[in-house]
Amino acid sequence: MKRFTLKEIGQQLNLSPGTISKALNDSHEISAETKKLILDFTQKINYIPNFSAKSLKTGRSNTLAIIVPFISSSFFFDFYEDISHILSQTNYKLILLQTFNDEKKEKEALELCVQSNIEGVIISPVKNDSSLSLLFYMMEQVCPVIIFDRINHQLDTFKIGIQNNKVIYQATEEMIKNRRENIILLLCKDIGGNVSRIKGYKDALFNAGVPFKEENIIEISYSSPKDNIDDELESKISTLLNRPFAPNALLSTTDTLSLKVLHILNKLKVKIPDDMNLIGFSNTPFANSLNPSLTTITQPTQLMAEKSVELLLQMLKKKNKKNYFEFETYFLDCSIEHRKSTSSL
Amino acid sequence: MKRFTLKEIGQQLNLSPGTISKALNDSHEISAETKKLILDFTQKINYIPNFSAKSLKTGRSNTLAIIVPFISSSFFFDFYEDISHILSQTNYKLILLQTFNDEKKEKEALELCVQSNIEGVIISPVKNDSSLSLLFYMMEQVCPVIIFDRINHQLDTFKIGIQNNKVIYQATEEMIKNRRENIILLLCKDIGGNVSRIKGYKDALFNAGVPFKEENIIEISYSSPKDNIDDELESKISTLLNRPFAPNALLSTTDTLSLKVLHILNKLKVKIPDDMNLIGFSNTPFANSLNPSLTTITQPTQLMAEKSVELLLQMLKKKNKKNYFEFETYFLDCSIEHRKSTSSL
DNA sequence: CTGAAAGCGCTTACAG
DNA sequence: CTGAAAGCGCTTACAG
Repeated sequence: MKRFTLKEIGQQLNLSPGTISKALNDSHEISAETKKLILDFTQKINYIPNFSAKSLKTGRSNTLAIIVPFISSSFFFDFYEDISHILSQTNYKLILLQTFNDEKKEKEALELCVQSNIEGVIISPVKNDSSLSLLFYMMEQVCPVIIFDRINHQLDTFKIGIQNNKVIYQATEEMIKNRRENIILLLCKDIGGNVSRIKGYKDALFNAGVPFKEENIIEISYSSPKDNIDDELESKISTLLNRPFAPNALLSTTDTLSLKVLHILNKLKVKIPDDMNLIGFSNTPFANSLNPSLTTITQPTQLMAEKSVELLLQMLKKKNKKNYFEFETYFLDCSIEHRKSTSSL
Repeated sequence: MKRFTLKEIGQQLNLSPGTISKALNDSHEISAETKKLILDFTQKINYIPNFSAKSLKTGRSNTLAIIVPFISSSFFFDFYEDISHILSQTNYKLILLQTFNDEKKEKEALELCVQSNIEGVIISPVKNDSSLSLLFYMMEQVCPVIIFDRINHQLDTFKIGIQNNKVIYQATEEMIKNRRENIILLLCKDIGGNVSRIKGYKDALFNAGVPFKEENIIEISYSSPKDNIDDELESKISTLLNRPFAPNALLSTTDTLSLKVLHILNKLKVKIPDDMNLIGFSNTPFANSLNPSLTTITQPTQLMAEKSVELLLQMLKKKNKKNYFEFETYFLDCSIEHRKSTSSL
């Protein structure tokens, strides 16, 4: 077994390399007999084409990229799996890149895409203006870019995200209906969607006539699921619990925080749901097997993935038509999955 | 902003493309001043090289591949993350490919590696002889291959796996010491390591003088974590539970099965650990937050990842020396993490 | 220290 | 329907 080139195959079959190439690409220029001859032979020798040569010549790679902050975050993981599954039914391959919430790594990831002739990018960017000029350049000259999840980014393109304020409003409203009015809102610091989340929270309180307390908003600063924020989180929660009017509900707005806070509340012997209602933001499939099972806000991951791919493929089809698209931002609805960590008093 | 080629940069600076290339690769042939001139300019214009051209010319890609059955399985996920982290400290890039336990997909994945000039592969193969000739060809002519996890594969190379029989022996022994003698051993059908697992299980029973019962071994056939095996699993467990001498311990040997079985036992109102001790095979970080927290057999994932990369890099260094290596198989030790799903009677 | 030139393995416009 | 030839953007052995 040895690796053949088109030239060598041509020599073996007394045909030119160009003819072999055309046959393998099923060109209408080549006769059926010649095609069969060539295909039989290439199959026999298990011809494996040289991807770099093809890509260099054509400028195409048949590969899309998905760029996420952390693949270990279950939402991003699910999203990746969904994209991966959808693309497996097309001719496109997919590569996964992580930024670790680091602008430099993001730039490297995008440059890798340019280097590798990537044909389309789906990205949840590090910050609202991260890699802005590079992304703009890519949109103009390299390939279409779709932004998901962190849709406050300034690039003008299609964006797919969720109705943060709406779902936080619903969750808050539900807790109030359950007679839980002293609600902690737990946020990851400096995330684009926080403004919208706080708005949903405040609006729900306001409409129910519940006074807003500044101290009930906890922001934790971390950039990786592996950052050690447990102590800080525990101390902030303890402080609130030891106040005269201890909170009786907690709404956690990221995946990472939800699991940590459950663990901490268990450790602090806070009874869930009796003493504290808990709603997490999470896509973990284990929510059902947690102790107690966790009521979660679930993002419509699959829908987001489908829409992202759909829009990207649309843009790929019209690739040479500048200003062809009216870019839109899609806000999808989340749902609340009720489990044992919430109940009425 | 526009994409430059070396030729264009040469024109701008009145230098030849070759000189630009050498300067960017920090060749000793180029003077310090010229290098500075070129680097300043390429930085200014944000020169992004064409990867395909480089790869075509050199036959190298600076990229390694990891091929796993399912990235959604937490062991493979952790392993991938570890490999990814280790390689981020080198010059190598990493691509992730999944086989979904499908030999055809595995072949495609490996061919993609060949096409893309991948320089090394770390794989957990589908079956003991899957893609054997292709893997052999790759080892001979393309790049080194390391096998991990499913180390019964017939390819002659370095392999990194675990001491299945030893850890299953320990877990079984522990259960017996806890006076749990009627132990279900739960296996995924047709996995290479099962022989060794069953041996560990039987040996521990034998040495403790506990009679072996064929019916206590349950094999479930599935190839994906998403396969719907819940009903089958539930019915098989129910059957055993309804026997005159109901089992009082369960040892689950895969990640997927461990979480499912916990869920089913909870559903069947079996009290854990009182009525049933449960040890799972799992790397999930949530084991602590499960209901009840799950005693697990944990694979030394990071060690396995480190060893895999170490061996691969060693082989890469000596790439042109055939028969340079005495291939070995490494069997690493697992540990048992005790949590609330096990206790003595 | 710099440059000219060949060539990696494909594809494709063009010729016949 | 098939082939000859140019060229994608790099690298590198060789010349000077």
